[in-house]
Amino acid sequence: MHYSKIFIPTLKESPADAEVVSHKLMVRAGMIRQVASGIYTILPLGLRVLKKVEQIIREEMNRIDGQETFLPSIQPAELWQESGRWDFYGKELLRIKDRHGREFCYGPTHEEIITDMVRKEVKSYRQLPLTLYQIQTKFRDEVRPRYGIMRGREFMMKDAYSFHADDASAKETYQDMAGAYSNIFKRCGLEFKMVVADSGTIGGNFSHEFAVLADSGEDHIGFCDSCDYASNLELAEAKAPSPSADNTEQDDLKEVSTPGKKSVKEVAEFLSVSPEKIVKTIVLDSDQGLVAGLVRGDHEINPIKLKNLIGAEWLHPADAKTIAEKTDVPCGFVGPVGLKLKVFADREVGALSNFVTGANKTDAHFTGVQVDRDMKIEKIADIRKVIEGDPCPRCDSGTYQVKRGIEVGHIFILGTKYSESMKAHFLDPNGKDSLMVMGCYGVGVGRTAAAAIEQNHDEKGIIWPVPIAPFAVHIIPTNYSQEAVKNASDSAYRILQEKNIEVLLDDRPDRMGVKLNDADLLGIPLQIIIGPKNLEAGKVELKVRKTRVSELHDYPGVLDNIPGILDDLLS
RNA sequence: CGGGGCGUAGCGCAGCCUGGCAGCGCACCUGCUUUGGGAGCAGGGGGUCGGAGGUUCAAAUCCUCUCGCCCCGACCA
Repeated sequence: MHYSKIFIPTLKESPADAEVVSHKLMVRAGMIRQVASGIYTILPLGLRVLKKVEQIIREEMNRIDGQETFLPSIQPAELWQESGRWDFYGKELLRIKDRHGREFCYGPTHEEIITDMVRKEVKSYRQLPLTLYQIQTKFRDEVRPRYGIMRGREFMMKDAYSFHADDASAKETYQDMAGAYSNIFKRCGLEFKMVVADSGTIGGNFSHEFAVLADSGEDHIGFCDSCDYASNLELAEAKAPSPSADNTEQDDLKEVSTPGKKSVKEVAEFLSVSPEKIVKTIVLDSDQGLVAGLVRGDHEINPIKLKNLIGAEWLHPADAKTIAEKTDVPCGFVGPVGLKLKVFADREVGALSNFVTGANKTDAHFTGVQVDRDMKIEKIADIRKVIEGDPCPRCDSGTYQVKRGIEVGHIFILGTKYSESMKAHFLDPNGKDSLMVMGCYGVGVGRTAAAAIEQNHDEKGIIWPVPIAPFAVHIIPTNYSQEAVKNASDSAYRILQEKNIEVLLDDRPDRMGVKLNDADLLGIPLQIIIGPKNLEAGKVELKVRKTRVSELHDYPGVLDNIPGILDDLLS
């Protein structure tokens, strides 16, 4: 491709509304333009990258017997009403009406559509398992789109759905998917973690996220520095405390005056005890009413773990007013002793004795509190947030690291959630009517490209990993109007194209500085700079974008080495 | 949805407080000179100042309403 023939409107300055580096660089490199909040036009250079990512995804999906389909983006309300999600999905679902007043939505995901098709066509265990996928535009009317195409409302997504006769088959495909996803992100040149995840509103019971580690990520990932355990921090397991060898005598329960001392820090200082010997009582509101959670003073409660523990639909910390109204206890002095709420304790609390809690009245705390003697606990479980440096729950030597991550992929086993509500049955070998077991698997295509930029850039611009670069080689003639330079550039261009290498030739009349800066901004992995002086000596300059190392090579001999050089850049 | 910020040329911004010719840099067009890291000179084009209403002799500027966009918190590929 000649630069003058491809539309790449680059910018010197970053747009004012861009916050993260991938957004800034994609706009500056002329890959995307915003149309409305969370809605973008993809320009030719951007599309080349997305197509590269898509192609990698296709190859990996096909390798595990996924079959590509294409489903409608506009979906009838009836199917969503049948699955129960028409009401449940909320405002994120963009609802529209056709000219007859019939209700539709713009698909945020396609379980309903695909399940509807499969239930009509698949009747026998002989037709299972079946894995179908598509690469298509989704629309989710997010409350707050941000970060360019990393979190748009309209976005390109690969979504796959699998149908199975039993759990074992579903798990097999799930493992295949996990492998395929690892290949996809590896091939895209990303550093990522496969992390244990919450299954969210889609439901189900078996779920991993693929998180690209980057400071701009919106998720916090906890992972072991020694083994391969990794989890979304929301779910990251704490290691069980070793059973207390603490046979010291139990002190008596004693009320002490703690005027105005509410926070753990204040109470610890006032009573001269360490925060580990104080137990925080957090009151949370949920669809099952108010509950209390106990964690050690130096820990934080994890509402998601508690929510899952009690099987609530929703749960969040109650505000001070609700606490005061419902428990008659002022915020800051709530304690489990005699509290008229269901109390759940973290395992670390279960291992304590002689600790401090609120006394359920203003300006007072208890000391010498014992779990078994002084309170009624519904359940002792892992309900705290892990923090960096905590011991790994899976291995003996490792400790937790915490980093931010961008969720680029997510795999679930859905179980029979949709086959049940939408009646997707089949006949098993015994002629018995059974529900299909389903899985679903998504990759954010644009988000993957954006994540690649987050991980691969410098102050000059993008540094594309070779497999998803819009072009592999960027030829930059110092002066394309000089005949010798033009001839050499044209012939290098032709020879590389014959080798099936994608080449961008900067044939613009602009000054060298403009072309070099644009080249660094666009981030094509290998630059070939062709100038008259070097050419007279039979040389051209090869510059690796990533390392910025530039070397003179024999021309045209070096052209034969380009495929090898590109291969080397892969590692 | 709650809290904060911003809408002035394609992009980045000043002007607004204290009302009085709509400006600067980049980009764009023409010409000449330049040509290895975002050139110089000269000339030129481009604006319903987000929109509506109000106050005023006069509104980008003050007031009211409204729309859009961005950022911070609960959701997600």
